[in-house]
Amino acid sequence: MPKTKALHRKSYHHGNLVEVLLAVTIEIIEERGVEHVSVREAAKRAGVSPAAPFQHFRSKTALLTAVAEQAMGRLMHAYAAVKSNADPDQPLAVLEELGRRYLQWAVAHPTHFEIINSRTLIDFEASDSLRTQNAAIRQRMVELLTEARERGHLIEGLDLDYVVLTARALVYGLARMAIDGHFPRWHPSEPPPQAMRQALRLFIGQITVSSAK
Amino acid sequence: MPKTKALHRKSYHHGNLVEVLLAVTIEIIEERGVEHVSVREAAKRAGVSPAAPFQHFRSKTALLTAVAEQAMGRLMHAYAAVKSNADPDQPLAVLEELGRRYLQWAVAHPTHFEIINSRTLIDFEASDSLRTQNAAIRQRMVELLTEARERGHLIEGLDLDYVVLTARALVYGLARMAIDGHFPRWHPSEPPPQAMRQALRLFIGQITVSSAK
DNA sequence: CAACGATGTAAACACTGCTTATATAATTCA
DNA sequence: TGAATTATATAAGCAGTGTTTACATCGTTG
Repeated sequence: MPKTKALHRKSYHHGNLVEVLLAVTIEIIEERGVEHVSVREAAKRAGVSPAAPFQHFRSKTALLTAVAEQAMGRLMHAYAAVKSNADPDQPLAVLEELGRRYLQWAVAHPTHFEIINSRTLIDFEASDSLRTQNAAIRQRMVELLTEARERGHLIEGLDLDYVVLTARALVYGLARMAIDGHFPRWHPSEPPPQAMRQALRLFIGQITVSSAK
Repeated sequence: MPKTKALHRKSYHHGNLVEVLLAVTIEIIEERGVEHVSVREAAKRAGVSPAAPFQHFRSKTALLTAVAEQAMGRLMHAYAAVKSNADPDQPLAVLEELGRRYLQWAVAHPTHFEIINSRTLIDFEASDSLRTQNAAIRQRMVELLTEARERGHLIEGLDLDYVVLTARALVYGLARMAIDGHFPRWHPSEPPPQAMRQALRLFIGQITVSSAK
């Protein structure tokens, strides 16, 4: 049983290089964008030689993938709070709230959004964590829609797979457009702007039977 | 009045370096992805020194922006054929056809789609051509929706700006998901797969008054 | 305390975008 | 036509990148 590692700097060994590397990498991304990350710069900020990061990450891609995993974890955490905030008897309202949260989170942390959804900077398929958490989100949506159908809130004749697909595409597209500056300026800590809410509202409203609420 | 430039190779001057650079850049993108483009490689393929491209493009970004302009031109060309293919008395059908064409084009030429929509590899704002053509597409959508409203095809209470936004976000998201491999494999020369068509259909159907068609 | 594995370094290789000074060809003008 | 100018290419080099290799140092454990 190894003793607890003390964080004594100034020693030859860093102590917690991995965590620090992830932190400074996010720092770089937030300062200069994902595409300007270099492992040399990360190493420098961690106070370590250019080759040191390669002891812990096989490649730059591996480093960025680890950052993505951490970001995805935070998204899941933000999601966990949704259920307590919406009426569980209105699954479609929960679904809408889910979409709003995603948009708010994506625009408040475009850095994390970008890296999670990148298939060129990270190796999504190689990460069990990313794949399973992504599948969990989809599963959650299917469950909400299924419950809505059982309660008679959903109009008939819908293929749930297509609905999920449309919802995801819509929200993803909205997030991208927001980040790329297609919306009037507003502070990201506020709820998503009217336009995005309306687009979501439009979609949810259209799959809801008119009698339900 | 300069004489017509003959394409005699083997001379010191290349003759039509600009066009050839655009061509080989697209070649590289299609072979190894947008992010692996290097102007040195492009220069090599054009049979020219590494510094030569900088006589015609101030930076790598400028080169890629020129590629994007060319790609956007092709998209507009593909769009031009839509009107002849759909019933002008059914503007919403035309809009849907527009969406289908965009999806088909995007997935058949992911390279072009990617570079047109990138705000990191190219300088979108600096290109008059890109901005005006992008605005033209939006304008076309607004016109179609306005005509649909005048004909009574559109349900009431819709803000056209939001509808356009939703439509664009949806189509963009679908294209991205398709390119990122969220759909079962199919050959890009075929029409978009069932899932994408259904998502589009769902959206268009939901903004159409039930009496129309 | 000797051995060892984990973790760091230094140095180098093959790339990259881009700049500067220079050479050559094509075009314009006297 | 011949000279001057302009357009277009080159060579050489700077600073920065991802990654590998050989070696140094430390913490832990037999």
